[in-house]
Amino acid sequence: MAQKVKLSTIAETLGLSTATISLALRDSPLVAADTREKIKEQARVLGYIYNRRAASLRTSRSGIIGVVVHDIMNPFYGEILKAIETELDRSRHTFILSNHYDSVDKQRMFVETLLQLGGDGVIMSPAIGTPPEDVLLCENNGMPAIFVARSMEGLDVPIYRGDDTYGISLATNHLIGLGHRSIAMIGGTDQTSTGRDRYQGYVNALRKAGIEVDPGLRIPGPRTKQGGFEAAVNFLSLPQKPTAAVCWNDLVAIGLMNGIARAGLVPGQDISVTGYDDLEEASIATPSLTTVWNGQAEVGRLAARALLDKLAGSHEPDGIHLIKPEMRIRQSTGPIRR
Amino acid sequence: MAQKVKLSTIAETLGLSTATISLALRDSPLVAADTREKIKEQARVLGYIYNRRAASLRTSRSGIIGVVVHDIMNPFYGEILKAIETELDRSRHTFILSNHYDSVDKQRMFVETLLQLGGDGVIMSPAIGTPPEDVLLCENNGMPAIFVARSMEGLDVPIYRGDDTYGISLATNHLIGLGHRSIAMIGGTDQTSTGRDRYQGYVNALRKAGIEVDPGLRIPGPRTKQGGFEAAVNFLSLPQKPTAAVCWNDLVAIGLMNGIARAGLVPGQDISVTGYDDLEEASIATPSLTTVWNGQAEVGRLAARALLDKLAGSHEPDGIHLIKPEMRIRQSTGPIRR
DNA sequence: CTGAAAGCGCTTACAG
DNA sequence: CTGAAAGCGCTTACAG
Repeated sequence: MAQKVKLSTIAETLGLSTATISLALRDSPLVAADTREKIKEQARVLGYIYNRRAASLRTSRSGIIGVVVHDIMNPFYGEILKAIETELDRSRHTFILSNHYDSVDKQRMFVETLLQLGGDGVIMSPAIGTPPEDVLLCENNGMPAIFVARSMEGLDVPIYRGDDTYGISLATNHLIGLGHRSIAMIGGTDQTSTGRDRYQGYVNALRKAGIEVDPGLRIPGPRTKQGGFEAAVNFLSLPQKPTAAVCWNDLVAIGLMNGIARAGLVPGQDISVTGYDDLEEASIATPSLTTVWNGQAEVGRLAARALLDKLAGSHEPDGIHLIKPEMRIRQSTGPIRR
Repeated sequence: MAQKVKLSTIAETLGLSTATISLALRDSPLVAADTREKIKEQARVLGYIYNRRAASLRTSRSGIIGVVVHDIMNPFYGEILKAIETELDRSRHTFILSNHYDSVDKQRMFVETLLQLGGDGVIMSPAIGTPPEDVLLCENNGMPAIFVARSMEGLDVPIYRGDDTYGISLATNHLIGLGHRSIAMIGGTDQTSTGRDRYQGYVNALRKAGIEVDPGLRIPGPRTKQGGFEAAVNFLSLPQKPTAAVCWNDLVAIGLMNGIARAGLVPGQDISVTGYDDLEEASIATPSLTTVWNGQAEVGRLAARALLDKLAGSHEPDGIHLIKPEMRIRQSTGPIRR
């Protein structure tokens, strides 16, 4: 490749100083309009590429924002990411993405890399077991963090997520309203705030309806289609013979419905199933999935907005911001059959 | 936050020079072992964060690799990305991800950002209509490119993808072998190399079996579940009454099966459906999907490997590297019903 | 409106 | 085995 074109190359060919070139390319009004145009044209002709590393070394602003979640292939996070991307694109920030797969080590490596690159901020859905120090590491090095989808105790970090306790109680109440009394809860774990909140919402709804809570009806497991699919066997062999299942999320629900269908039963008729999240896919599942809208796009958009505002110097309150979930009733739930 | 810790901070507190610190932290054998340990310990104590921008400004190596594909939320790309991530993690590279959604502009903006950050290389699945200049821009600035999943004419860029013509003929032959004669092709577009290759493979297989090719049996459309779902109506109202459908990919196939099921027909019995890709999801669909394994993980792994080798100075041949697809027969296809 | 000069935090010959 | 010094390519006071 040819000799690298830098500010000084443009400066020399035009008989100007690098200071003027630098200002002109960033549209400073200090530079005369025609000088500015001449400079921009020359930059184009020479194929100049702005060196952000050099600039950021000088300004200590990189324009880089990190995002780390459990798994970007999970459409729940995918929908959050898409909203973040849209928001960051608009403000010409670059975003660097990583999965942590709930490995605290992998998450820490990502955070360190981001600090080394001079990241301006980070949006994270913290891995299970994240030590507060790992988040403080960001804050103490001038890189503010925002949480999405998951909370962590004892930290003053703004967090954006759905109101899980309320949301899951919507689903449970819906099933109770259809006459179901033996309702299982499928998928998920107690190791995340989300997990505890969702289980609590389910328990609350049952208690309120005067239904005894049977721990045997809780089948924890992976939060994936595969997880739901595999849970079907356990679910169908439960001695309590539940007539309905509240699933951790849409993926588990769709997997469970597939498993139920394999066993020759018809989800939505023989067994009622609710999901959670209202993924794009929920409405085209067969049967279409009754679920709870969890506002992924809102979560992503608001979190990105909040971070950008913070970087721009605004001091809005930290703390938790809950998106209020809404019921979406479709074909996967129906009245109990006697 | 406290005063920033840099090499010179460590140097001063230890009474050494920054050169020695720099060497020690990178495990240079030039530094005495005990000095090195002392330095590393001090770096830890002070909470030193390596400034990659400064280093990369000096060395002109950033450790950053860009990856840009149509849509990371599409599990087909997701599976490729996961393999790339695994490979890059191993060599301690940072990867920056972006969707282009087949917008040439968005793709170019990403490439420019990557160049500004001093990216070492880029792995791309080029957007429809990508001008060769946009790829040459990378190469001419010392940032080699590797293609995955899609080819582009007239460029000497290494490309890794499945053999689409062969793969789709496997699926078509499978259906012909089951007695089907009226076989539709659902989803996709002729605007990508993949699209043209797949249609060709379908046409080839039909011709070879002496079946006349009916252009009316080709229903192009989005390569998504939603696309397949919506295509079901058109498919079922085709005057030719096809008994089978070769789908562009697994997503289209699953969507189509959902649509067929909604219409009261049983996919795999009334209508045979094949997918393409063999996503993780294919085997848990209901019915489980007969499809063609397309080696996403291989594509990602090999492409990342090739790029890393190239960066390490090896000069392996450019050109196309085809992964050979394999048939996966499951429950969504069956003998024709008379 | 434009220029000369310092400095961001590293690494790398080179010297000792 | 360790140090002094230059330089990577920008931006930013400051001067004129």
